[in-house]
Amino acid sequence: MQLSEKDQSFVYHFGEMGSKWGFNRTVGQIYALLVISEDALSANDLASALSISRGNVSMGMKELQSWQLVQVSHIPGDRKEYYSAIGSVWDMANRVFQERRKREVDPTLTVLRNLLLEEPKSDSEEYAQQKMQDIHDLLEMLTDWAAELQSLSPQQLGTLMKLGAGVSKVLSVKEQLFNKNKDNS
Amino acid sequence: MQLSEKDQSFVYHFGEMGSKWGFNRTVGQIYALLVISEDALSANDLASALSISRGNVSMGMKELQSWQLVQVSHIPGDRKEYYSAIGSVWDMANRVFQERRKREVDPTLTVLRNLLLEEPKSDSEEYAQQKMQDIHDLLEMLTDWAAELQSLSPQQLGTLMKLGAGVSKVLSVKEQLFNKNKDNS
DNA sequence: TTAAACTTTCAGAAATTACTGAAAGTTTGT
DNA sequence: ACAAACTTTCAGTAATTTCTGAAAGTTTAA
Repeated sequence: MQLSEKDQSFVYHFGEMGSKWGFNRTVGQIYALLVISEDALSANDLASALSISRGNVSMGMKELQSWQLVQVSHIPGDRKEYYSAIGSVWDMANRVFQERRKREVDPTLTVLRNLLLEEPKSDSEEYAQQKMQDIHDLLEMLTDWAAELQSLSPQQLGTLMKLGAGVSKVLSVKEQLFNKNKDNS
Repeated sequence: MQLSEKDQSFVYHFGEMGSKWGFNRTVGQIYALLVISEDALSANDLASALSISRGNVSMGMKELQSWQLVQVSHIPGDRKEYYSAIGSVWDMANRVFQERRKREVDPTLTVLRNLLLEEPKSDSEEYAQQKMQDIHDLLEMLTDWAAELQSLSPQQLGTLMKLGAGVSKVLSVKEQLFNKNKDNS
């Protein structure tokens, strides 16, 4: 398989970027190629298009499957497996966020919670502990909120984001609402 | 310098995590140590506490300075430079987000914009281009929104996040507001 | 049961990234 | 101008990560 120049730019760039988003260059390239390919591709297609070994493709697909980013399908009369990217671009972003949270943030929260169980024994430990608490609280808030956002429909999310500068305006509205409710209760 | 067991857990764990957040293990450890140290530390303090070479500390500090995460200070009568972490945990998170956006998302947007300038020449190019467009739009929306959030005060941000499940409720209120305004104009 | 057509695994090699420590550079005081 | 007290740089080395390709494993069909 031969890539067009445009596809190559895209695929190579996402290889570089992919490595910053939690998987390595090759895995990034495989995924990029699957995303822009209308038809599902076989492992051999991927290996030849990207000039990498068959074994490397196999390992890459395993990784992408663990991120739940790809789908396997079959063509009748053909024994090969065919791969394609799963879902919309939104779905993809959600998956990546979720997976990164699970792999990076959750273990940190666990470590922090354990450290925070012990009482500080000196002023400097007190200071350190306070910082750990701050980081814990921040991470917890961010993950809770991210989960919240993921429960919204893409439609709602779109509305929320397009709101842009309006967020603070809406916040003040919320404030009024909240107070009104308080009076009522 | 000798680290307490608790500090060690924290520092080592953040070494591992730091490497997922854009800098390497050692840089992560240096930063973690600075965050939980009430007093500023010299390069030698850092080298001995983490058992790394003096040269490595120097390179690490350069990196942290490029992220604008640390501050240099001096003690009268002492020629050494003393380092400390800058700002609150919120500030730190902001810096990291901002810097990662600049290093990872912005270059991707540039590449995508260039690729999107050309007209697709076939159906499969059409499909690929549409995917690139979707990714572009998503990234642009996310970065615009992130910038928006960063312009809010920590106070407002806190309110927004604590809102949690309430976000969708607020959204519908916003909808009503918006419609009312439309009627008025 | 054999073989063809595939996929997966994994030991060793290649590529990349990080680290050390000696040398060079800088600043300050005398 | 010199030297002491520091910091930075960078060539070479060490550690880590990624990749290859041959061998082992799996599935299907006859």
